[in-house]
Amino acid sequence: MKNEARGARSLGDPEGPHADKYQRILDAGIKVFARKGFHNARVSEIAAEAGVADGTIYIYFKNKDEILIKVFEESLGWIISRVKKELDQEPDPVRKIKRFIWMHLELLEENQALAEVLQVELRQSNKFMKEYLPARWLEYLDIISELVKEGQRQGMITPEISPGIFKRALFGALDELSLNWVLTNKGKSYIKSSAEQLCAIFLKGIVKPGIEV
Amino acid sequence: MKNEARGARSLGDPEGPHADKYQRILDAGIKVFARKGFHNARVSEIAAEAGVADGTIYIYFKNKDEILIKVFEESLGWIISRVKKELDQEPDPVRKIKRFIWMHLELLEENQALAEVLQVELRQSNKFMKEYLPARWLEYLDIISELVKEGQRQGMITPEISPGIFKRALFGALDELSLNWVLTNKGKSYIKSSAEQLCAIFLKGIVKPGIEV
Amino acid sequence: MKNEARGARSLGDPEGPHADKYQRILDAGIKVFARKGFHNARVSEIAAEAGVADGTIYIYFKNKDEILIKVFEESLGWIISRVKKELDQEPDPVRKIKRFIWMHLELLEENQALAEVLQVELRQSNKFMKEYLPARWLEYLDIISELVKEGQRQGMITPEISPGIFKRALFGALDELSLNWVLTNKGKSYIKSSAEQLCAIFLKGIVKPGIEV
Amino acid sequence: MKNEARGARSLGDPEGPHADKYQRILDAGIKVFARKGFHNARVSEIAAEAGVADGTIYIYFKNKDEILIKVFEESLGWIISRVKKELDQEPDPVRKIKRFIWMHLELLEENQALAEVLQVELRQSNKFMKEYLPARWLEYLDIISELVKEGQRQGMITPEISPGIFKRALFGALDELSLNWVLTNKGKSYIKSSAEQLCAIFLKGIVKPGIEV
DNA sequence: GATGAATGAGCTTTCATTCAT
DNA sequence: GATGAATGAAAGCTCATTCAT
Repeated sequence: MKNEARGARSLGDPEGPHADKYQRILDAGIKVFARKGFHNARVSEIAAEAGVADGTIYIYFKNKDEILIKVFEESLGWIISRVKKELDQEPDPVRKIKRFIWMHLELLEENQALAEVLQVELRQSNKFMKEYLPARWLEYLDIISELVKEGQRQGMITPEISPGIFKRALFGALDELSLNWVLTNKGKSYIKSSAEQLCAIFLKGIVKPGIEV
Repeated sequence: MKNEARGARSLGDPEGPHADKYQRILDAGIKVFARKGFHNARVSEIAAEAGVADGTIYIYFKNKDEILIKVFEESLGWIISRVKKELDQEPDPVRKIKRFIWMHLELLEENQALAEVLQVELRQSNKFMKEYLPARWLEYLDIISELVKEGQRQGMITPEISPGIFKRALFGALDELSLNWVLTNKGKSYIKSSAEQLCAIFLKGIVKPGIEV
Repeated sequence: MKNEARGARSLGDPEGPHADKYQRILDAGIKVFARKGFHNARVSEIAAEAGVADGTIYIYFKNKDEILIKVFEESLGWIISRVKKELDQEPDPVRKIKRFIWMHLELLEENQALAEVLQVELRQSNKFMKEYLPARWLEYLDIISELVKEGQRQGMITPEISPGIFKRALFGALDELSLNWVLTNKGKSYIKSSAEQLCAIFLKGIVKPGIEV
Repeated sequence: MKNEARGARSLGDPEGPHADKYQRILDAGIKVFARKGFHNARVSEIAAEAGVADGTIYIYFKNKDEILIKVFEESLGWIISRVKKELDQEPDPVRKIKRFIWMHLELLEENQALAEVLQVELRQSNKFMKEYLPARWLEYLDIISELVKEGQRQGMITPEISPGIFKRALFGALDELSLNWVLTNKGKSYIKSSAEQLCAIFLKGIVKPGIEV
C-alpha cells in the first residue's frame, strides 16, 4: 500500500513499513556522497536532500557510516541482479563478457551519482572498513571470473589466463574509464567507444597478429 | 640499482635551504596518509612522524591539502623519471609496454605506503581538487598512450586501438591489482603473476586465436 | 503488616480514571530514575518499562520533570502516612524518635529503588526546582522537629537543642547511611546496626558520662 | 615564575607549566557546576567563565567528566590538608571532633560554590562513577572514624559506638546542614548555631541525663 | 626559522516533545 | 485515549590553523 508508487523509481529493494523514507535517505546519500565525498558530506545535507529532519536519519540508520554501507549493499545488489539477468540471454562466455562490459558502463552512465560514489568511496572503504568489506562487490567481481572459467572449460578462452587476476584487471579498467567519463563531461559517445575498445583490448589484445611478444 | 640516484633521502627531489624538513614532512605525510587516509590523517600526527612541531608544517606547506598535492607531484615526478629512464633501454614499443607494466608494479611494491596513498587518495583528489588536477599523473598516463601511438606507427599495434582509452584501461588494471596486493598480503609472487598476466591480457587478449568475437 | 494498606498496586494513591497507566508510569519512573539517575533516564525507557507508548507519558505528565516531582510527592505522601500511623503507637517522644529512625531505614530497605531516587535526586531537585520545593519532604522533616518539641515540652529532651537543626542533622545522617547501604551491598544487618547506632548517637551522644566536653 | 602570584587564590595545588589555565578551568568548573549542576553545565560556559576557548578545556581535561573528578580530587585534597593541620593543634580526640565539625562548616561557608558541588554532585558521582569513587572523600571520612577510635582507646568515647557508622552519620548531618545553609540564605549565624548544635548532639545526645532510653 | 598552546568553527548524534492517525 | 514516527534544537568534542614567544 505504502509503496505502490515506487516502481522503478530508485535502486535497491527496501522492504518494511519504513520503505519510503529509508529509500529517500539512501538516494539522498548517493547524491550527496557523489557531490561531496563521504567525508565532506554532511548528515544534515543528506537529511535536507531527502526532505526529512536530521534526527530521522538515525531512525533508519545507525550512523553516517551505515548510510554508505547500505548504499553499497543495495546498489550492488541491484546491479548484480540486473547484470545476471541480462547475461542469461547471451549464448556463450565470450559474448557474456562483452555484454558485461557494456552493461557496467551503461548502468553507471544511467546512474552517474552512484558511479561516483562506488568508484571513489568503495576504494576508501575497502581500505578502512575492513571489518565490513562489501561482500556484494566481491560477488560482482566473481561474475567476471566465473565467465572466464566457463570460457576456459568450453575452450574459448586461453587456459593461461588467471580468472582471479583477470577479474580485477577488467574491473579496474572499467572503473577507471567510468570515473574518467564521470569527471570529464565527454558525453554518451565516450561510453560507447570505451565499451568497444575494452572488448577489443581484453578479448583480442592490442598486438597485431604475427608480431612476437 | 633501483635506488642509486636517490641519495640517502627519499623520493622526490627537494631543493633549497629547507630541504631536510620539507622532505621529512613529505615522507611523514606519505606514511600517515597511507595509514589513515587523507581525512583521518591528523596534521599533528604528520608533524610527530616528521619530528617537527605542528606549526612548522605551515612554514613549508600552505595547508594540509598542499601536503597531499606535493606528495602526488614529487612522487609522480620521481616515478616518471625512473620509468622513462628504464624504458629507454627497451628496443620497441611493445617491449616498452611490458617493461612499463612490470615497473609500475615493482615500484609500488617497493613503496607500499606511497602505493596506498596514490591509489586511494588520487581518486578522491581527482574528484575534488579539480582546480589542481595533478598534471604529473596525466604525464604518467601519457607515457602509455605515447607508446601505443609509436607502436601503431611502427605497425606493431593494431590501429583500431585508441591510445587515450588504452592508457586508462591499462592504468586502471594496474591500479586495481596493486591496490589488491596492498590490501591483502599476498606476497611478492602476486606482483609477478600480475605483471605476467597483464602483459598477456593487454597484448594478446584472452580469446583463443580462431574464435570469433 | 507493612504493606497491608497498599493493595496490589504500589506506592502512592492514584485516583481517577487514569489510575492504572498513571501509576505504572510512576513506578517505571522510580525504577528507571534509580537505575540511571534523572538526567540519564530516557523518557522512552520509562515508557517501555511502563508498557505504554512514549506519547502516552505526556497525557499523564506535563514533562519529564513532572514525573520526578510526582514520584517525590506520592512517595513521600505514602511514607509520611505510614510513619505517622506507626508513631501513634509509641508512648513518648523519645520512643517515637527511635521508631522514626527504624522506620526510615526499613521503609527504604523495602523500596530500594525509591531510596536511590529520593537520596540522590531529591538533592539535585531541592537545588534546581526551587519553584517547586517538595512540600512533602518538609512535612516529613517536620515530623522530627515536632517530636523534639514535644519531648522538650515533656522535659525528656534538653531544651538547648534546636528542633530545626536537629531534624536536618538526623535526616542527613539517615540519608547518608541508607545511601551507603544502597550503594554497597551490605545486607540487612547493616540496616539494623545503623538504626541502633543512630539511636544511641542521637539520643545519648558518644562521649562517656563524666567526661568534660 | 608563572605561578608566583597564585598564593591563596584558589583551591588545589596545580603544578607544571599549565598551572594557570588548568586552575582557572577548575575554578570555573566549580562555579558553573554549582550554578547549574553537572548535567546542565555547558562546557562552553565553563570555558567562558575561565576565559579560555572551548577547545582549550580539552587540552587540560579529557572530557567534561574529568573536570568534575579533578574538582573533587583537588578540592578534597586541599580540605583534608587544611583540616589535618588544624586538628593537630587540639589536645584530645573529643576536642578534635568539635574542631572538625566547626572547620567543615566554616570551610564550606568560605567556599560556597564548592560546597554546592560537593554536596550535590558527590552523591550523583558516588552512584554513577563507581569505577572512580573519590578516594579522597573516603580519606576525609576516615579522619572522623580515626578520631573516634582514638577517643575509645583513651576511654573518652563509649566503646559501643561504631566508628564506621558514626563517620557517616556525622558527615551526613554536616552535609545536610551546609546544603541547607547554601540553599536558603540564612547568614553566618546559622553556621555557628549548626556547629554548636551538632557538637552538642553528637557528643552528648539529646536526651536529658537521667531519662531512660 | 621553529615552536606548540590556544583557538573556535563546525560536526555528528541524542532525545524530549509533538501530532497525525 | 493511545500511538510512535518524526522532529530539530542543542551540546560535547575535534582538529586545522594561527601567532606570541
